[in-house]
Amino acid sequence: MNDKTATAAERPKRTPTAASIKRRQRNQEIKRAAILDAALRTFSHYGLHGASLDQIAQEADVSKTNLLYYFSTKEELYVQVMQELLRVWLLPLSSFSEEQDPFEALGDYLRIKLEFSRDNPEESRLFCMEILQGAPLLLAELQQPLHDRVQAKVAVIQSWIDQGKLKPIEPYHLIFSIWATTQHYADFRVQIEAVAGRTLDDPGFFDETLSNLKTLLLESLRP
Amino acid sequence: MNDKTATAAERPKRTPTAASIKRRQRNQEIKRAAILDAALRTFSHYGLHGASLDQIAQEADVSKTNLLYYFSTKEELYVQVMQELLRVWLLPLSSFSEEQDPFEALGDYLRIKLEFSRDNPEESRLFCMEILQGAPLLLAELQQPLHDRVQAKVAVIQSWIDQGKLKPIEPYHLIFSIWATTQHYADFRVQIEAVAGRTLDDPGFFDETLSNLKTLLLESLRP
DNA sequence: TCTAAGTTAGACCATTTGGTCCAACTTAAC
DNA sequence: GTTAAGTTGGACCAAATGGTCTAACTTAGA
Repeated sequence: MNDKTATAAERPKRTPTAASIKRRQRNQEIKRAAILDAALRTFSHYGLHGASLDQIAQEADVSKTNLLYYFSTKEELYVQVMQELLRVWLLPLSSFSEEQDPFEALGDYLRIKLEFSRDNPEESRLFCMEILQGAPLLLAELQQPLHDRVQAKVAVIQSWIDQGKLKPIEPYHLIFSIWATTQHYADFRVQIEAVAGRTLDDPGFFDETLSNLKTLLLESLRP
Repeated sequence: MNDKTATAAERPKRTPTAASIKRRQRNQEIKRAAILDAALRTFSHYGLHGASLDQIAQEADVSKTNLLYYFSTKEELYVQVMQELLRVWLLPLSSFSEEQDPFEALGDYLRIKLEFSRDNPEESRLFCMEILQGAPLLLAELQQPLHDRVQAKVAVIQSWIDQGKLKPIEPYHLIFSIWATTQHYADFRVQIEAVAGRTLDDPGFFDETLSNLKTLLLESLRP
């Protein structure tokens, strides 16, 4: 009747084996990860607008066309980078609980955050940049989970205060202060280096920083 | 002999009066200031690459050509914005001295920095962005004056410690912590708002923040 | 009034860049 | 081997954008 359907029906079908599907998916994942990694580095250094697809493609060692085969637009690539970032970002927030000793728990949290800043400066910078610009992409996804997790931490800190284990303070500001100080050492790295001549990569400076931050932020809370 | 020189010689000279020169300069200054202001707003929101000259020109209510009459390239405009920013930025660092009571002096400094963050969020954001990207433009000019001023503050804090007025601490980290926390409330405004629901523009939140930061950062230093 | 000097804007240009198209190549089912 | 499906890259396109050119307009000295 209709030779379009006829040719379509005649066309021999190919059914890939389960093994080949898996192999292909695995290869795709590896390549996507490489591109995402290159994109993170490039975006965190030059920002969304400052980084070009050519640059990212070159950094990932693929052609621009190939990059666009895996991520169809620049925006999409950026969003995926940010989503992965957000996932990693919220991890350290899952630590302390009410039963722990507050000074041990908060000290650990401070250390984890500072280690995180030292080990993931790119993530830290990109996160900072995004928030600076009003978090056009992150905010919607960030708001709810962040708010909830912080709320939980606030409750824990408040309970420590109620039990008299901690001097009364507004828990929000303690959390903000921990974030602000630890991230500062990553994000303002060049300024720190200009003033102090050292960075967190120097183990001595890392220890000194951690110890000073513990003194400054936590000692004042002893009842 | 040469009609080029002849016509040049014949050309009547105009010698502007002192008053007209002054008037013209004054008008230029006003216009340049308006453009710089628009540029600050735009750059701080979208970054160097994210902000277009069209956008800035529109924000300043002049044509792009006219903007380029006053600042011959985008880079030049950006550099001038950053230079003005740097000047304003270093102002609060000129306050405390050895004779003052350390808690009063540091408390004042904390307040001044927090007020500055509240009143100049654009400057704060742009400064943050520039440092994040490695301060390609600012670093050379920032390094020396910043290092010197911080050095002076470090000396003052150290002398307070030596006099037993302050618990021993590495002065650098105290200064970094004050910067980090106060700037955080401006730069991470959207995050603060997402979590706490309020910003520094709310006077109640401002006072609460200042009081909490004073407790956190300064109480631990009482000998 | 006449016109040099200063100012302004619209048209235009060249480059960058996000993204498309198509042809070639690789893989693996038949 | 044959060929459908998946992958890759070079050529190309269209929009955005930094910057120039030119002509007109304004100001103010002569």
